[in-house]
Amino acid sequence: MIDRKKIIVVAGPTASGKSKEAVRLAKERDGEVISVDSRQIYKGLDIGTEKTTKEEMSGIPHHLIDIREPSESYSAGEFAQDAKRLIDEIMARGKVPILAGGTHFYFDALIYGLPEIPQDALVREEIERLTDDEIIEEVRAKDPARFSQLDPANRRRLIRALEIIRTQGRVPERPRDVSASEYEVEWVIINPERDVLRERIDTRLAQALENGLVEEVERVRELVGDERLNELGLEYRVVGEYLRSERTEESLLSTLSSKLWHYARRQKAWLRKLAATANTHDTL
RNA sequence: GCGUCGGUGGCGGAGUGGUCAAUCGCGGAUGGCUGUAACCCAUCUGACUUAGGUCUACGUAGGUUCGAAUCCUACCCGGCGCA
Repeated sequence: MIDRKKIIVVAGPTASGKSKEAVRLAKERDGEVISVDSRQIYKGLDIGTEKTTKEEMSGIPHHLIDIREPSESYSAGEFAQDAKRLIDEIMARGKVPILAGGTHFYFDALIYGLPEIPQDALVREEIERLTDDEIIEEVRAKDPARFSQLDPANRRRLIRALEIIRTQGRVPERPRDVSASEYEVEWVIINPERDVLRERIDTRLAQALENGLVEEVERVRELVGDERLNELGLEYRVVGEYLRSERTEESLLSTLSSKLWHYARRQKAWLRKLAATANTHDTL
Protein backbone atom coordinates (compact mmCIF):
# COMPACT_ATOMS: atom_id res chain seq x y z
CA MET A 1 0.00 0.00 0.00
CA ILE A 2 2.96 2.29 0.52
CA ASP A 3 4.24 4.12 -2.47
CA ARG A 4 1.51 3.38 -4.89
CA LYS A 5 2.12 5.00 -8.20
CA LYS A 6 -0.05 8.00 -8.80
CA ILE A 7 -1.83 8.26 -12.07
CA ILE A 8 -4.60 10.43 -13.39
CA VAL A 9 -7.34 8.70 -15.32
CA VAL A 10 -9.66 10.60 -17.60
CA ALA A 11 -12.63 8.41 -18.43
CA GLY A 12 -15.94 8.98 -20.13
CA PRO A 13 -18.11 8.08 -23.08
CA THR A 14 -17.31 8.81 -26.68
CA ALA A 15 -17.55 12.44 -27.77
CA SER A 16 -17.43 13.68 -24.20
CA GLY A 17 -14.25 15.66 -24.70
CA LYS A 18 -11.78 13.42 -22.87
CA SER A 19 -8.84 14.09 -25.16
CA LYS A 20 -9.13 17.79 -24.77
CA GLU A 21 -9.36 17.50 -21.03
CA ALA A 22 -6.32 15.24 -21.00
CA VAL A 23 -4.24 17.80 -22.84
CA ARG A 24 -5.45 20.53 -20.55
CA LEU A 25 -4.53 18.49 -17.48
CA ALA A 26 -1.17 17.58 -18.94
CA LYS A 27 -0.30 21.22 -19.29
CA GLU A 28 -1.58 22.09 -15.86
CA ARG A 29 0.10 19.19 -14.08
CA ASP A 30 3.15 18.69 -16.25
CA GLY A 31 2.09 15.34 -17.59
CA GLU A 32 2.16 13.05 -20.57
CA VAL A 33 -0.85 11.34 -22.04
CA ILE A 34 -1.34 7.63 -22.52
CA SER A 35 -4.24 6.85 -24.82
CA VAL A 36 -6.58 4.15 -23.59
CA ASP A 37 -8.38 3.40 -26.78
CA SER A 38 -8.47 0.05 -28.48
CA ARG A 39 -8.91 1.58 -31.92
CA GLN A 40 -6.60 4.58 -31.80
CA ILE A 41 -3.90 1.98 -31.43
CA TYR A 42 -4.12 1.54 -35.17
CA LYS A 43 -2.55 3.58 -37.88
CA GLY A 44 -4.92 5.00 -40.41
CA LEU A 45 -7.97 4.93 -38.18
CA ASP A 46 -8.06 8.66 -37.66
CA ILE A 47 -11.35 10.24 -38.55
CA GLY A 48 -13.47 7.34 -37.36
CA THR A 49 -11.74 7.24 -33.99
CA GLU A 50 -11.61 10.98 -33.53
CA LYS A 51 -7.92 10.62 -33.01
CA THR A 52 -6.29 13.64 -31.43
CA THR A 53 -4.35 15.55 -34.05
CA LYS A 54 -0.81 16.81 -33.72
CA GLU A 55 -2.07 20.35 -33.36
CA GLU A 56 -4.50 19.38 -30.64
CA MET A 57 -1.72 17.65 -28.75
CA SER A 58 0.05 20.99 -28.77
CA GLY A 59 3.38 19.58 -27.76
CA ILE A 60 2.17 17.18 -25.10
CA PRO A 61 3.58 13.68 -25.70
CA HIS A 62 0.88 11.08 -26.44
CA HIS A 63 1.51 7.35 -26.18
CA LEU A 64 -0.12 4.20 -27.52
CA ILE A 65 -1.46 5.83 -30.62
CA ASP A 66 -0.59 4.46 -34.06
CA ILE A 67 1.46 1.58 -32.71
CA ARG A 68 -0.12 -1.14 -34.84
CA GLU A 69 -1.22 -1.77 -38.38
CA PRO A 70 -4.97 -2.17 -38.65
CA SER A 71 -4.51 -5.75 -39.70
CA GLU A 72 -2.57 -6.61 -36.57
CA SER A 73 -4.20 -7.54 -33.31
CA TYR A 74 -3.85 -6.01 -29.92
CA SER A 75 -5.33 -6.93 -26.59
CA ALA A 76 -6.11 -5.78 -23.11
CA GLY A 77 -3.18 -7.80 -21.82
CA GLU A 78 -0.75 -6.15 -24.14
CA PHE A 79 -2.18 -2.80 -23.23
CA ALA A 80 -1.66 -3.42 -19.54
CA GLN A 81 1.99 -4.27 -20.15
CA ASP A 82 2.59 -1.32 -22.45
CA ALA A 83 0.86 1.10 -20.14
CA LYS A 84 2.74 -0.15 -17.09
CA ARG A 85 6.02 0.35 -18.82
CA LEU A 86 5.07 3.80 -20.04
CA ILE A 87 3.86 4.90 -16.64
CA ASP A 88 7.23 4.00 -15.16
CA GLU A 89 9.05 5.79 -17.92
CA ILE A 90 6.98 8.91 -17.58
CA MET A 91 7.43 8.96 -13.82
CA ALA A 92 11.16 8.49 -14.25
CA ARG A 93 11.11 11.65 -16.28
CA GLY A 94 9.46 13.38 -13.38
CA LYS A 95 6.18 13.78 -15.21
CA VAL A 96 2.63 12.81 -14.34
CA PRO A 97 1.06 9.93 -16.27
CA ILE A 98 -2.38 10.83 -17.56
CA LEU A 99 -4.41 7.96 -18.93
CA ALA A 100 -7.29 9.00 -21.14
CA GLY A 101 -9.70 7.11 -23.29
CA GLY A 102 -12.92 5.24 -23.71
CA THR A 103 -11.86 1.61 -23.60
CA HIS A 104 -12.87 0.95 -20.05
CA PHE A 105 -11.88 -2.66 -20.10
CA TYR A 106 -8.32 -1.55 -20.63
CA PHE A 107 -8.51 0.50 -17.46
CA ASP A 108 -9.68 -2.57 -15.62
CA ALA A 109 -6.86 -4.60 -17.05
CA LEU A 110 -4.28 -2.08 -15.98
CA ILE A 111 -5.60 -1.13 -12.59
CA TYR A 112 -6.96 -4.41 -11.31
CA GLY A 113 -4.81 -6.69 -13.37
CA LEU A 114 -5.44 -9.61 -15.63
CA PRO A 115 -4.15 -13.11 -15.12
CA GLU A 116 -0.98 -13.27 -17.09
CA ILE A 117 -1.88 -15.99 -19.48
CA PRO A 118 -1.04 -15.04 -23.01
CA GLN A 119 -2.99 -16.37 -25.92
CA ASP A 120 -1.84 -19.64 -27.33
CA ALA A 121 -2.34 -19.77 -31.07
CA LEU A 122 -2.13 -23.52 -31.33
CA VAL A 123 -4.59 -24.25 -28.58
CA ARG A 124 -6.93 -21.62 -29.92
CA GLU A 125 -6.86 -23.10 -33.34
CA GLU A 126 -8.01 -26.43 -31.99
CA ILE A 127 -10.76 -24.86 -29.96
CA GLU A 128 -12.01 -22.78 -32.84
CA ARG A 129 -12.82 -25.98 -34.64
CA LEU A 130 -15.21 -27.17 -31.94
CA THR A 131 -18.90 -26.51 -31.99
CA ASP A 132 -20.50 -24.24 -29.44
CA ASP A 133 -21.93 -27.20 -27.58
CA GLU A 134 -18.60 -28.98 -27.40
CA ILE A 135 -16.92 -25.91 -25.97
CA ILE A 136 -19.72 -25.37 -23.50
CA GLU A 137 -19.54 -28.97 -22.34
CA GLU A 138 -15.81 -28.91 -21.80
CA VAL A 139 -15.82 -25.64 -19.91
CA ARG A 140 -18.71 -26.79 -17.79
CA ALA A 141 -17.02 -30.06 -16.95
CA LYS A 142 -13.55 -28.71 -16.23
CA ASP A 143 -14.24 -25.37 -14.60
CA PRO A 144 -17.81 -25.08 -13.37
CA ALA A 145 -17.01 -21.96 -11.39
CA ARG A 146 -15.93 -20.06 -14.43
CA PHE A 147 -18.70 -21.53 -16.51
CA SER A 148 -21.32 -20.16 -14.19
CA GLN A 149 -20.06 -16.64 -14.85
CA LEU A 150 -20.22 -16.95 -18.60
CA ASP A 151 -23.04 -16.63 -21.04
CA PRO A 152 -23.42 -19.87 -23.02
CA ALA A 153 -24.22 -17.82 -26.11
CA ASN A 154 -20.98 -15.94 -25.88
CA ARG A 155 -18.67 -18.06 -27.96
CA ARG A 156 -15.75 -15.68 -27.94
CA ARG A 157 -15.53 -15.58 -24.15
CA LEU A 158 -16.08 -19.30 -23.96
CA ILE A 159 -13.12 -19.89 -26.24
CA ARG A 160 -10.83 -17.82 -24.10
CA ALA A 161 -11.98 -19.64 -20.99
CA LEU A 162 -11.30 -23.00 -22.57
CA GLU A 163 -7.93 -21.82 -23.80
CA ILE A 164 -6.94 -21.05 -20.23
CA ILE A 165 -8.43 -24.26 -18.93
CA ARG A 166 -6.51 -26.35 -21.41
CA THR A 167 -3.21 -24.64 -20.69
CA GLN A 168 -3.62 -23.97 -16.95
CA GLY A 169 -6.18 -26.42 -15.71
CA ARG A 170 -8.68 -23.78 -14.74
CA VAL A 171 -9.32 -20.05 -14.84
CA PRO A 172 -7.75 -18.31 -11.84
CA GLU A 173 -9.98 -16.29 -9.63
CA ARG A 174 -10.42 -12.70 -10.37
CA PRO A 175 -8.01 -10.45 -8.56
CA ARG A 176 -10.28 -7.45 -8.61
CA ASP A 177 -9.30 -5.65 -5.46
CA VAL A 178 -8.97 -1.93 -5.65
CA SER A 179 -6.80 -1.65 -2.58
CA ALA A 180 -4.37 -4.17 -4.00
CA SER A 181 -3.76 -2.14 -7.12
CA GLU A 182 -0.29 -0.80 -7.55
CA TYR A 183 -1.79 2.47 -8.66
CA GLU A 184 -3.38 5.30 -6.82
CA VAL A 185 -5.88 6.67 -9.23
CA GLU A 186 -7.16 10.18 -9.42
CA TRP A 187 -10.33 9.79 -11.41
CA VAL A 188 -11.50 12.50 -13.71
CA ILE A 189 -14.89 11.41 -14.95
CA ILE A 190 -16.48 13.23 -17.81
CA ASN A 191 -20.04 12.12 -18.13
CA PRO A 192 -22.35 14.54 -19.92
CA GLU A 193 -26.13 14.33 -19.74
CA ARG A 194 -27.90 12.20 -22.30
CA ASP A 195 -29.27 14.95 -24.48
CA VAL A 196 -26.04 16.86 -24.52
CA LEU A 197 -24.03 13.81 -25.42
CA ARG A 198 -26.39 12.71 -28.17
CA GLU A 199 -26.13 16.08 -29.73
CA ARG A 200 -22.36 16.06 -29.52
CA ILE A 201 -22.24 12.65 -31.11
CA ASP A 202 -24.31 13.84 -34.04
CA THR A 203 -22.28 16.97 -34.46
CA ARG A 204 -19.07 14.99 -34.50
CA LEU A 205 -20.52 12.56 -36.97
CA ALA A 206 -21.48 15.25 -39.40
CA GLN A 207 -17.99 16.62 -39.08
CA ALA A 208 -16.38 13.23 -39.61
CA LEU A 209 -18.42 12.66 -42.76
CA GLU A 210 -17.40 16.03 -44.03
CA ASN A 211 -13.77 15.34 -43.23
CA GLY A 212 -13.75 12.24 -45.38
CA LEU A 213 -14.85 9.40 -43.14
CA VAL A 214 -16.13 7.35 -46.06
CA GLU A 215 -12.85 7.73 -47.91
CA GLU A 216 -10.93 6.69 -44.84
CA VAL A 217 -13.00 3.57 -44.42
CA GLU A 218 -12.46 2.79 -48.08
CA ARG A 219 -8.71 2.94 -47.55
CA VAL A 220 -8.83 0.77 -44.46
CA ARG A 221 -11.06 -1.73 -46.22
CA GLU A 222 -8.60 -1.97 -49.06
CA LEU A 223 -5.92 -2.74 -46.52
CA VAL A 224 -7.61 -5.25 -44.26
CA GLY A 225 -10.64 -6.68 -46.03
CA ASP A 226 -14.26 -6.88 -45.02
CA GLU A 227 -14.02 -9.31 -42.16
CA ARG A 228 -11.50 -7.28 -40.25
CA LEU A 229 -13.29 -4.06 -41.13
CA ASN A 230 -16.38 -5.46 -39.50
CA GLU A 231 -14.46 -6.26 -36.37
CA LEU A 232 -13.11 -2.74 -36.14
CA GLY A 233 -16.69 -1.80 -35.36
CA LEU A 234 -18.87 1.30 -35.36
CA GLU A 235 -18.02 3.66 -38.19
CA TYR A 236 -15.81 1.12 -39.89
CA ARG A 237 -18.46 -1.54 -39.83
CA VAL A 238 -21.40 0.64 -40.76
CA VAL A 239 -19.66 2.54 -43.52
CA GLY A 240 -18.33 -0.80 -44.73
CA GLU A 241 -21.90 -2.00 -45.12
CA TYR A 242 -22.59 1.06 -47.15
CA LEU A 243 -19.54 0.52 -49.34
CA ARG A 244 -20.75 -3.01 -50.03
CA SER A 245 -24.19 -1.60 -50.87
CA GLU A 246 -25.73 -3.45 -47.96
CA ARG A 247 -27.24 -0.24 -46.78
CA THR A 248 -28.35 2.97 -48.40
CA GLU A 249 -26.76 6.33 -48.09
CA GLU A 250 -29.90 7.63 -46.40
CA SER A 251 -29.61 5.09 -43.60
CA LEU A 252 -25.96 5.86 -43.03
CA LEU A 253 -26.21 8.84 -40.75
CA SER A 254 -29.09 7.61 -38.61
CA THR A 255 -27.56 4.18 -38.16
CA LEU A 256 -24.20 5.63 -37.28
CA SER A 257 -25.83 7.94 -34.82
CA SER A 258 -27.71 5.20 -33.03
CA LYS A 259 -24.78 2.77 -32.98
CA LEU A 260 -22.56 5.42 -31.48
CA TRP A 261 -25.23 6.15 -28.94
CA HIS A 262 -25.43 2.48 -28.01
CA TYR A 263 -21.71 2.50 -27.52
CA ALA A 264 -21.83 5.60 -25.37
CA ARG A 265 -24.52 3.98 -23.26
CA ARG A 266 -22.40 0.95 -22.58
CA GLN A 267 -19.62 3.27 -21.53
CA LYS A 268 -21.97 5.10 -19.23
CA ALA A 269 -23.02 1.81 -17.68
CA TRP A 270 -19.37 1.07 -16.89
CA LEU A 271 -19.04 4.49 -15.34
CA ARG A 272 -22.02 3.79 -13.11
CA LYS A 273 -20.42 0.62 -11.93
CA LEU A 274 -17.18 2.44 -11.31
CA ALA A 275 -18.92 5.09 -9.27
CA ALA A 276 -20.30 2.34 -7.08
CA THR A 277 -16.92 0.77 -6.36
CA ALA A 278 -14.15 3.34 -6.44
CA ASN A 279 -13.71 6.78 -5.02
CA THR A 280 -14.00 9.18 -7.80
CA HIS A 281 -14.02 12.86 -8.00
CA ASP A 282 -16.04 14.28 -10.78
CA THR A 283 -15.25 17.11 -13.06
CA LEU A 284 -16.86 18.54 -16.09
C1' G B 1 -67.39 8.22 -60.54
C1' C B 2 -66.34 2.86 -61.39
C1' G B 3 -62.81 -1.00 -60.42
C1' U B 4 -58.91 -2.71 -57.55
C1' C B 5 -55.28 -3.20 -53.63
C1' G B 6 -54.39 -1.50 -48.92
C1' G B 7 -54.99 1.04 -43.78
C1' U B 8 -51.71 -3.31 -37.62
C1' G B 9 -47.87 -1.15 -31.67
C1' G B 10 -42.62 4.99 -32.02
C1' C B 11 -41.31 3.29 -37.41
C1' G B 12 -41.00 -0.70 -41.16
C1' G B 13 -43.57 -4.98 -41.77
C1' A B 14 -45.96 -10.31 -40.46
C1' G B 15 -50.52 -12.29 -39.05
C1' U B 16 -56.06 -13.45 -42.31
C1' G B 17 -61.95 -16.79 -36.99
C1' G B 18 -59.87 -18.96 -31.03
C1' U B 19 -53.33 -21.01 -28.67
C1' C B 20 -52.77 -12.64 -30.39
C1' A B 21 -50.95 -7.61 -26.29
C1' A B 22 -50.14 -9.58 -31.61
C1' U B 23 -43.64 -13.36 -35.28
C1' C B 24 -39.62 -10.34 -36.89
C1' G B 25 -36.44 -6.10 -38.00
C1' C B 26 -35.38 -0.99 -36.69
C1' G B 27 -35.68 2.48 -32.91
C1' G B 28 -35.70 2.79 -27.35
C1' A B 29 -34.30 1.06 -22.19
C1' U B 30 -31.29 -1.97 -18.60
C1' G B 31 -27.23 -4.87 -18.01
C1' G B 32 -23.12 -8.85 -18.53
C1' C B 33 -18.07 -10.08 -20.06
C1' U B 34 -10.61 -12.44 -16.48
C1' G B 35 -6.15 -10.87 -23.23
C1' U B 36 -10.41 -9.76 -30.26
C1' A B 37 -13.83 -5.05 -25.40
C1' A B 38 -15.81 0.38 -30.95
C1' C B 39 -15.55 -6.70 -30.22
C1' C B 40 -18.76 -10.43 -28.10
C1' C B 41 -23.35 -11.47 -25.27
C1' A B 42 -28.17 -11.16 -22.43
C1' U B 43 -32.94 -9.16 -20.74
C1' C B 44 -36.99 -5.72 -21.30
C1' U B 45 -40.01 -2.52 -24.68
C1' G B 46 -49.25 -1.07 -24.83
C1' A B 47 -51.13 0.62 -19.85
C1' C B 48 -52.05 -0.68 -14.81
C1' U B 49 -50.64 -4.35 -11.32
C1' U B 50 -51.06 -6.85 -4.54
C1' A B 51 -47.13 -9.87 -10.76
C1' G B 52 -51.83 -13.90 -10.29
C1' G B 53 -53.92 -11.04 -13.47
C1' U B 54 -56.94 -6.66 -15.14
C1' C B 55 -57.83 -3.12 -18.90
C1' U B 56 -57.40 -0.54 -23.71
C1' A B 57 -55.78 -1.92 -28.55
C1' C B 58 -55.00 -3.89 -35.21
C1' G B 59 -58.58 3.35 -39.87
C1' U B 60 -64.07 4.73 -37.94
C1' A B 61 -69.09 2.96 -36.90
C1' G B 62 -72.16 -1.02 -36.85
C1' G B 63 -73.08 -6.36 -37.66
C1' U B 64 -72.29 -11.96 -37.86
C1' U B 65 -70.24 -15.46 -34.17
C1' C B 66 -69.76 -18.78 -27.96
C1' G B 67 -65.34 -16.03 -29.83
C1' A B 68 -62.82 -11.06 -34.83
C1' A B 69 -56.77 -7.76 -36.17
C1' U B 70 -58.80 -11.80 -39.03
C1' C B 71 -65.77 -12.63 -41.91
C1' C B 72 -70.00 -8.98 -43.55
C1' U B 73 -72.00 -3.77 -44.34
C1' A B 74 -71.38 1.44 -44.49
C1' C B 75 -68.19 5.38 -44.06
C1' C B 76 -63.22 7.88 -43.91
C1' C B 77 -58.14 7.89 -45.77
C1' G B 78 -54.02 6.30 -49.29
C1' G B 79 -51.79 3.67 -53.86
C1' C B 80 -52.84 1.92 -58.67
C1' G B 81 -56.01 1.17 -63.17
C1' C B 82 -60.16 2.82 -66.13
C1' A B 83 -62.95 6.92 -67.03
